Formats: sequence, C-alpha cells, structure tokens
Amino acid sequence: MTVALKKPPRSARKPKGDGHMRRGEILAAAEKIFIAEGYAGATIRKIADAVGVSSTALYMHFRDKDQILLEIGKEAIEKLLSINVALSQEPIDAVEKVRRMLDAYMRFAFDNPNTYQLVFCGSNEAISVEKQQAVSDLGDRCFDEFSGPIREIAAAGRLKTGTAESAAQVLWAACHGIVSLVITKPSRSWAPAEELMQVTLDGVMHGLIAER
Amino acid sequence: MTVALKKPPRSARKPKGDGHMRRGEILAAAEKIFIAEGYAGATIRKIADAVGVSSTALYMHFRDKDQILLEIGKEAIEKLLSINVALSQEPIDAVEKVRRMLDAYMRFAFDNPNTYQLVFCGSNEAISVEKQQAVSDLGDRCFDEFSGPIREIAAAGRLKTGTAESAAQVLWAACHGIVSLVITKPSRSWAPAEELMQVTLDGVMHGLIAER
DNA sequence: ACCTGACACTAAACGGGAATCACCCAGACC
DNA sequence: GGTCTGGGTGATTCCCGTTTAGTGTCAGGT
Repeated sequence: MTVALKKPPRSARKPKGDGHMRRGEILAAAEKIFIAEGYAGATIRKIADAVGVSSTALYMHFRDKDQILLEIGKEAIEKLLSINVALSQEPIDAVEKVRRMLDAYMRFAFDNPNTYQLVFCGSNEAISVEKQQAVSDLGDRCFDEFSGPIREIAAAGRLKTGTAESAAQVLWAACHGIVSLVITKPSRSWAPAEELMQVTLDGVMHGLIAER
Repeated sequence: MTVALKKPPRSARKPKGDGHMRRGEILAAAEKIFIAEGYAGATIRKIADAVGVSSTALYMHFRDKDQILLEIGKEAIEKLLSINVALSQEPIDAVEKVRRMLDAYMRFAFDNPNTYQLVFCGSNEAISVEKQQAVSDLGDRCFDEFSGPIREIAAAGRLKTGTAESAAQVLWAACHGIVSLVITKPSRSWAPAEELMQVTLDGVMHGLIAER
C-alpha cells in the first residue's frame, strides 16, 4: 500500500513561470491587493494565494515583503519623476514650472493614496534605510527636478523668505501636508480637494515667491 | 518524581495595585517604551514586563493595545489643547494668535515625535474610527480653537484666498507637512528645524492673510 | 540512456505579535 | 463558615513574516 495523499495538494503544482514572468505576476497581484487594502492588508499569504503559489515562492523572487511593496512604490514614483522631468524641460517660467510640479504631485497623491502613504508617510523606521534606498533615490531625483526651478527663482532674487533649500522643502511640505492629512484622515470633514489644492498652491506660492 | 517547575514563576505574584493605581503604572511604562521605540516597538509583552505583570493583565485595564497608546496620545493632545485655549483668550490680534498656535503646534510635534505620528500620521485605517473617537474629538477641539481666529480674519475680509474652512485646513496642513516629513524621514538632509518653521509660518501667513 | 546539478517550487515549522480562554486566589461582605 | 468579585495567571488561538528541508523538473554533459 502506497502513501495515500492526504490532500489534493493544490490541484497539481503550479507550472514554472519561466524567466521573469512569475516576478511580474507577483507584482501585479501584490499591487492590486495593496491598492485595495493598504500595507497591512497586503500579506504575503494573500499575495501568494492570488498568484496561485505558496507563500514561500515569493521569497524566490523578492528578499522580503517590503521589497515587493517598495518595488510597486518605485514604479509609481518613476511616473512622477517623468512628469517632473518633462515639466522641467518645457520652455516656461520657473514659477509656472514649480506650480505645475506641485499640482502634479498632489494629484498623484490623491490618485495613488496607498502608494503615496507607503513612500511618503514612511511607516517610520519600520522599513530599514537600506531597503528603501532605491525608492529614496528616486524621491531625491524628483526633488532635484523640483529644486532646479526653485534655485532659479532664488538666483533671480525672487524668494520672499528662506533659502533655496528651505523654500523648496517648505513648498514640498505644504503640499505633502494637505494630501497626507486628507488621505490618512478621511473621516474628518474636508473642504473639496480641488479647493484645498488651489488654496495651498496660491497661498504658498504667493507667500514665498515675489511677483515679477 | 514530581513535576519540576520549569521557571521560577516571576518570584511570586505581583501584589494587586488597588484602585486605578495599576492603570497609571501601565500608562507610565507604556509611554516610556512608546516614546523610545514607537508604535511597533511598544508591544503588549514589553509593557507588561516593564510593569512586572503578565501580558493578560493589561486587558483588565484597557480594551486593547491601541487604547493604551491612544490614551497616551490623548494626554499629550490635552496639553496642546490647553495651549490653544490659553492663546485664544489672550488679548492679541487674531493673526498673531494664529501664528502662535501654529508655532506651538510645530514645536509640540518636534518635542513628541512618536506621539505626533500616532495621532496625526494616523496609521490609516489600522486603528478603527470608534477607537480613536476620544483622541479625534480632542483634535477637533484643538482645530476649533484654531479656526476661531481664522473666522475672525475671514470676517474682516483679510483672507487672500479660500474660505475660512479651507484656509484653516491649509494653514494647519502646511505645518503638519513640514513636521511630519522631518519626523518620518530623518535620513533626508533638512534645513535647520528653526528655519523650516520660520519659513513655513512666514510663507503661509503672508500667502493667505492680507496685511492689515 | 543516464546522471547531475541548478532551479522553481512546496509543506511544515519557527518565533513573535495581539487577543482570549479557563481558571486561581485574596479579600470583602453576609 | 460560605459566597462573590475582581485583579491576576499560564496556556492557547490565530495570524503575521520568514526559514528550513525537501521535492519535482528540466537542461546539459557524458
């Protein structure tokens, strides 16, 4: 008498996804779950089930959970970076560039709330520094694109207060502030998002940058 | 041969902390750990060990982990609220009130980074709405104290843009933005905190509120 | 045709979180 | 005495992320 199989072990084994095929499948499933249920909701087991594979299999392709989700964040930020790069090359006034970059930034956040939280509302020290290096670098490059025009403005003597460095950080932070609050505290009663973005942009631009 | 006791079971039982004494002990221990190690670092077991009691005992006094930490947050926000209340009663210009409230807000955040994160960088939906009702209410009252002077300013026709509601939210958000970024991304290179606070305040006040 | 090793994959287990269970015991009250 | 009550306990449950030890499959050398 041979060994009786105790369970149908998943209706046979999932065939190999050759090359980087499986990796892509995992990312796609993880992104779907992550967008729907956030960081905590996107568990290794759930992702694995969605792919139709054992949870261990994910570790063939990614070092750990954070690497999966940061990869998703990376792809999202690449889009943001490309918007900034495109804007920075357009032949428009530096002030207008800044305004459009910040506008794009806020819209990006509202469109990808979970990803935005993952990357910019950094689950504090939960994710180690080195792990998010790739994402961090991309964020830096976004910020570089943004601070280019700010430096132009500063060089033209049109900064009302602060240095190019602090002004860039404050402008960025003001936009981050409104989107992060609206995203993380959806139960509060907020003014319409469009109005908040508008008031933030107008207020902060006029407050920091002198009229021509 | 009788059963050997595997461990000395804690050097006898911890005597009862009568009344609300034990509750206070737990809060004190939890606060210390939470401030030092953040939300994830403050585990039920660690807190219980620090008090010298089994982890189960904490559930005698608190419904769950979040209630312990939110209680800590509550106490901290009460301080912030009392600052705001005191400021709102001083016989000074509404604009000056707003400025001082925002300044106090940012300093509070830098002084209590972990508490600030817990309350204002809300681990999204992780903590259910009802659970944080008490803290939320306190937050609302802080915001009410803050939006009082803003409404005064709006009524005086001195708002450059937006309504009293959206202006208040944007002012708050700008301050939240800078402190939350500095707190959650300490590895980035930031301008000095004093400068960031200054530039934020100046920029956002001048940008939203007309000179007298 | 046969080994062999690399590879994608697996079940099972580990350790550590929050929370719950059934029980225990000291003291108050009758 | 008895009984109730409330703070206390160890063991247990459930779910995490991650690790271990192994299994099936296939390409390539002989």
